[in-house]
Amino acid sequence: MSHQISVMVHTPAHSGIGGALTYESDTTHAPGTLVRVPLGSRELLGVVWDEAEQHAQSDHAATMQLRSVASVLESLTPLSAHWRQLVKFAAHYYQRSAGEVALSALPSQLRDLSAEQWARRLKRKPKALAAFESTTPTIPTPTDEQAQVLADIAAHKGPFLLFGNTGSGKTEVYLRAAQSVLEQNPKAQILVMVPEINLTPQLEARFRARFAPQWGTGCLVSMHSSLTPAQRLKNWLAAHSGEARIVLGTRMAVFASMPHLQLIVVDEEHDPSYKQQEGARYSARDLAVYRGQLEGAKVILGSATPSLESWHQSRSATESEPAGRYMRLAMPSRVGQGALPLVRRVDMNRQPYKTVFSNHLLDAMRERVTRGEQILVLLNRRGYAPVLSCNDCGWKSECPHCSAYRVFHKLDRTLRCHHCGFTQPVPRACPTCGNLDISPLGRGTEQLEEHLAELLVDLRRPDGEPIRIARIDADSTRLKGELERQLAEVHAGAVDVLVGTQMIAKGHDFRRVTLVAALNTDGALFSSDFRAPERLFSLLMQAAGRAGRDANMSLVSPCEMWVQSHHPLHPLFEALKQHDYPAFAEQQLKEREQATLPPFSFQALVRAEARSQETAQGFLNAARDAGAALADELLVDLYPAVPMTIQRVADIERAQMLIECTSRKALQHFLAHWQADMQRLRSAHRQVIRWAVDVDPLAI
DNA sequence: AGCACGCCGACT
DNA sequence: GTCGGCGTGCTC
Repeated sequence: MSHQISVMVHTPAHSGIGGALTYESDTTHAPGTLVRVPLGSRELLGVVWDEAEQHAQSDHAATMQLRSVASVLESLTPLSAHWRQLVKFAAHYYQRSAGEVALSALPSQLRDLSAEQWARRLKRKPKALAAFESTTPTIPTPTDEQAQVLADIAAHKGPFLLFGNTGSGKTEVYLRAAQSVLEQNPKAQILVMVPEINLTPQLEARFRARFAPQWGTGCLVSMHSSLTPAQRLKNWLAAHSGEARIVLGTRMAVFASMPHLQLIVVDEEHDPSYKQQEGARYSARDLAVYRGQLEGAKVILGSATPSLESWHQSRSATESEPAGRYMRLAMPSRVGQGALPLVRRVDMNRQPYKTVFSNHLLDAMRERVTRGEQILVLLNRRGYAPVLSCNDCGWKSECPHCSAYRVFHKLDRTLRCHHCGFTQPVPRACPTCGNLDISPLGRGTEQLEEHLAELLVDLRRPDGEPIRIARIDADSTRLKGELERQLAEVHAGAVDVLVGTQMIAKGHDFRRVTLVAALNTDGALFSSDFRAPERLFSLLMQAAGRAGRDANMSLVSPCEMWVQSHHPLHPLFEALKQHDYPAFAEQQLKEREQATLPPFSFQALVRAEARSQETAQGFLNAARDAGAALADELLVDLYPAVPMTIQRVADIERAQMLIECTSRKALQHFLAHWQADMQRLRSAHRQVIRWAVDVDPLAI
């Protein structure tokens, strides 16, 4: 007796075979079983899908000769219905195929291992775990605030928005919430998500130190992109089997197979890196909330500067609006550490033209460095100068393949395009007119480092040594392990002034830092990107949190956060000065509401790439025409196609189209139907290289 | 997405 | 004469 089973394989949504494929098998297989199936000349890993999926394909099954399942990964417990539902929801919400989402959520070795390798892999005895030095962890007594928050988490269903300042002890709340879940249920599993694991190794260390003595070193596994394929498989299996009680990972971990999931923590929930930026563009934070609801697991979203979406979701009821869906739990105090730094604003209108560091700031820096304190200087632009220009004919270092300037990197004397990577040595003379007088325009971290070295050259540390300046950015940390090495140097106190991009503002505790300076922040105040102020505020709050983490230190000299701006009275800086996120959020939400921007509306973006801008826009505008009637009916706004901000990258022209609607449901409905129109249109627009939908885009 | 098939330029 | 570029089309 032969059976027909439907199987999801890694095929993209718009490829004609987006749904489940039907295969023949002499035995039935439970949904969620992993199988290998032939497709064309290949053999692929697939997931057996629910019976219901067969209907769409039944005509195919009736008319065509079906091929049979090649093999079954018998030894693996089928993936749960919850897991399949999560995949199905994500695929539908983000307009991708379930197969694509499902298969990219599984470790790649599962796909690549042959039957023999797989058998060998499973036979391998798990190595006896090295006994963890059972030093009993020192568990701090929770503060009243923490105790209250924990009681709320225990008593309510959630989801919770844990709003707590840097240093308010959010991690301790996660640890205790986790502890109680582990103790209540001997099988319970916990998912802890972090924005970028390499920036937060100390969180993993804290979880390990707290739980390994009691539950064994195998109780916690991590999941992130820098694991080797073998490690990834091992950790995935540990989570899938239930052996790992805690999974700590980046956005990909939201799809971890965890049969006994009871608690999900999303730390720094506002962080943009929770949004996947290629393939299925899902928001791991939003999926975590969905998953929690699906599986009956509690969800804690934590942040000192929540995303405005989450903040709005956690509002309390007013006359005009019902309460949000999240329960807001606030932890305003800073425990066991110094006071929040004093925010000082420098009015750059009162400084001479082209001032980099105002004299006030420079004096403060000199004073602190000579006392042996550390300083962070933030500038969100790497390289030496963003443009190189000819003073005679006006030539600028444009990238020949992109609509962007190539950045001048002085260290290796190159012009580098930050978009396509095109790199050339810096020309001796202007390529157009031959003039020798070509010079950098603007300032990047490399130049800042150099400039500071000149300004502080005469200074000595308390030990008489010359002061040391270091730079941390994507360039200085390109090599593996460099970031850790450089951070360690800062921690060890070998560095007095650290110059860097956003990278240095995240996660790390620099205990001797007492002054943080942010340069060139004005761009974000009046940016065309409506989320720019939100990101800037969060960055500055986070950077401010780097200072004064050592209570003893801040007694000696109060910590300061300096901001140089041409708009020092801007409400963003006012709120920053008061460390008042709620005030900032309220002001921003008011603006967003007036402009009907998220979270008061929902957006999607369709992007198209082609050799010419006309082709890309032509496709989008044709799609717009095709969807116009339905959009009208559903009150969905379709904007005309426009070139993307960086119109051309690596000789590919890019265009995009914005879709907006005040109802998430209507937008979803529209996108689901419109997808088919676009697939059809694609054949009439062969020149289009690719197109994709981005639901809830972070940048427009 | 892969991968095969198929039709035009510079090399052993 | 072949190796190999990527355009087009198919996969239960």
